[in-house]
Amino acid sequence: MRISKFRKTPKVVFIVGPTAIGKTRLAVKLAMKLRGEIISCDSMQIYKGMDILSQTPSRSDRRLVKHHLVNLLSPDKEYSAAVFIKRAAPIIKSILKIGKTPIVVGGSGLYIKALIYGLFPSPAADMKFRKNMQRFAARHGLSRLHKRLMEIDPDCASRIHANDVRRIIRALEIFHSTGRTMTELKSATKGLGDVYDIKLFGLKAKRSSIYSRIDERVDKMFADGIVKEVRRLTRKKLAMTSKEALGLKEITGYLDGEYEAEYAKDMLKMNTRRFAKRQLTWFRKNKRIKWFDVERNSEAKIIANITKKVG
RNA sequence: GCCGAGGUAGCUCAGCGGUAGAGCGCUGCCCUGAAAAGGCAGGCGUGGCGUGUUCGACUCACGCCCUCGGCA
Repeated sequence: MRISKFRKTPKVVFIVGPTAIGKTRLAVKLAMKLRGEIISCDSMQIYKGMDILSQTPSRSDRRLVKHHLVNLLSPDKEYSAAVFIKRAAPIIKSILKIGKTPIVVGGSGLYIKALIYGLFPSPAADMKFRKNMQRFAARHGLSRLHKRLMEIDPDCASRIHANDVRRIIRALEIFHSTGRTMTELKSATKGLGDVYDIKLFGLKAKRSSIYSRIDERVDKMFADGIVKEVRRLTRKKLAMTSKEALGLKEITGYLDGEYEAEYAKDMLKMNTRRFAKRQLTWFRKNKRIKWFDVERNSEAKIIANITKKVG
């Protein structure tokens, strides 16, 4: 940071916030003002053919501003926080190189954290190992796996709840493929925050407003043909990641005749509200975020404010 | 109008003469390669209203109101 006094440390702008708050719209306008390019920090917008489901930025928005990590992966391919930062880091570097401003836009707390603070070097996901472990847990009980982790890496095991299947298995997986424990690997991790000047901005609103925005959005998704999109997507095998997109389970149940469309819609609204709630929990604790209430400030005002702080 | 069933948490409903529980919802939290995922915690209540019996009523009795079903 010493050099920042003499040479400007490159700035990377982040726009975060819960789903349906208006990040996409604001980001495009901000990018035009700042001469920026957008990097989507989103586990679903990366996929092709999920425009309605993942609320992918529109073609016209993408024509106005260059968007990265949007609409380029086939839904049968896995994606993850680690893959995201591997792809995002060089993109950010190249945007800065041509003198433009990288604007990272997204609502995933983990992806953002991973990008700014880094992930410790760890092996890629081993789906076969996970499935084996899941089978083992189903047969002999999850506590056996937790106990095994306790023997290998007590420090890590004590931090993971005994019912948290995914984290227990991931910790075992790391040991399985590297012979080293998660605790060992957790040392010195580097992220973007060590290299660039990170500017974090958040969009917020009253909880009730966020929820009604979600309701409206879901209604619109149905009007726009989400059912058709899901029918098309589920004809082929989906990756574990893309399979988790909100709306897929809900609409598949309707398509299978388990319930009415109206019920699927209500479930999607509910699950999206819960998602927003979890996002808020995640962001709330990040004290570096500068928040803007979208109901108390006009979009123009927020953009002007951000521009001033970044400029 | 008569007969029957029932009014308990936001919803669906248990239970009991000693002032209440479950599931879902909701709220809070955790989070390092599935994160739009996964996990943890918390009961949030004028027991339809009133009168009576009782040391004590959500629980028993009576009256009223309301809902649902059947008969008219």
